[in-house]
Amino acid sequence: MHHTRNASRVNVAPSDPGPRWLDGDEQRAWRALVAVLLRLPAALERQLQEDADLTHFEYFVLALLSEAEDRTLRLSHLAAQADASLSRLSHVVTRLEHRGLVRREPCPEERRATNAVLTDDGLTLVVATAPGHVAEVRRRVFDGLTARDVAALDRVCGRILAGVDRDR
Amino acid sequence: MHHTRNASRVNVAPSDPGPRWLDGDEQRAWRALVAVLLRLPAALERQLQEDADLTHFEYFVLALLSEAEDRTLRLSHLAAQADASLSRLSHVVTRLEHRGLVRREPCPEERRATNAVLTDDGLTLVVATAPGHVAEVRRRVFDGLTARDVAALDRVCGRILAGVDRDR
DNA sequence: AAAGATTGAAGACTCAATCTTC
DNA sequence: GAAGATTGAGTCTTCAATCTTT
Repeated sequence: MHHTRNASRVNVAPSDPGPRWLDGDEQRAWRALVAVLLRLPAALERQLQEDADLTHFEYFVLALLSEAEDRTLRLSHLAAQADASLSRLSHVVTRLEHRGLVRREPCPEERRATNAVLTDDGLTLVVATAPGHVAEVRRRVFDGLTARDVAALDRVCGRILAGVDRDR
Repeated sequence: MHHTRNASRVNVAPSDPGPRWLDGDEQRAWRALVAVLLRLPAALERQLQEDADLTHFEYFVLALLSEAEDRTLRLSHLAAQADASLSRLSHVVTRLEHRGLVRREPCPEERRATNAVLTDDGLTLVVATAPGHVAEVRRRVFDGLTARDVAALDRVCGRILAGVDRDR
């Protein structure tokens, strides 16, 4: 039917069956949200990749470790905090280990568990990388937002997360 | 799955050097946004994967084609609308082609260009998949939002996109 | 059996190189 | 040379299988 050039259209126009699934305002908002989902991560990724040769996820893992007690966390805890599978985390830690940014240690009190420890080099890298990353976040996201926008963003994200978590 | 603490903390606490880069409200909002960035795509991905064995991106490509004139678009246009590299798109179209959902055709008026055409099977799949996908979007995102929230989401996403686009 | 973790293979994306047409 | 597109190599993520400890 119509050939809107909306990158994020959800309804299928050709045989749009009966009732609209999302109303006009919702469709607009959804398109915008999809675009953010698509492009903001890519922008952050780019900066970290160039500045520190790190994935956003790798940076995130290092940052979590840098804030942990003794710069140490069990892999399973790290995975939970980073919203990742244990498998993914294990692969990532292996990479970071090969770069000397993280070290594995058997966990003293649970012999099944493994701790990831941020090395001095790892800490140095995070400390060196954080300002640029935060500046990027500020430039890309918060510089364009009013205090009211920030409050709205927080509220709306909270509600979306509630929806994502529902029955899982 | 309760995410106890700041899964999305940005500042590096241990040696947080001097001035805060983001104020408290911004940090809260940022954490929430990162969580959405991490988990909403995963949720949508899951549903599409189970229902139609499609990536969200593949679904997106099929949906764009279904809305295009003659269910046909040049790969470069498709790439632009989907915010993807031509390379990525080419790979995806190859996969979809192997599944019989899309067909490649040389573009009549530009002999450099290639058109992607949605096949009947492809259209059938999109039409069959769309309702479930939209329902998922509704359940995960919009059911928890008021009309005011939707307006705020649209506004804030627009401003973030402006930031993402700046100097690129 | 469940929890913590690791590994290898398969799938998807990026990047660079390449080819053709403009 | 630039635009449109394709391809292969390398990288990251997922999935299933496996192993050890509880």
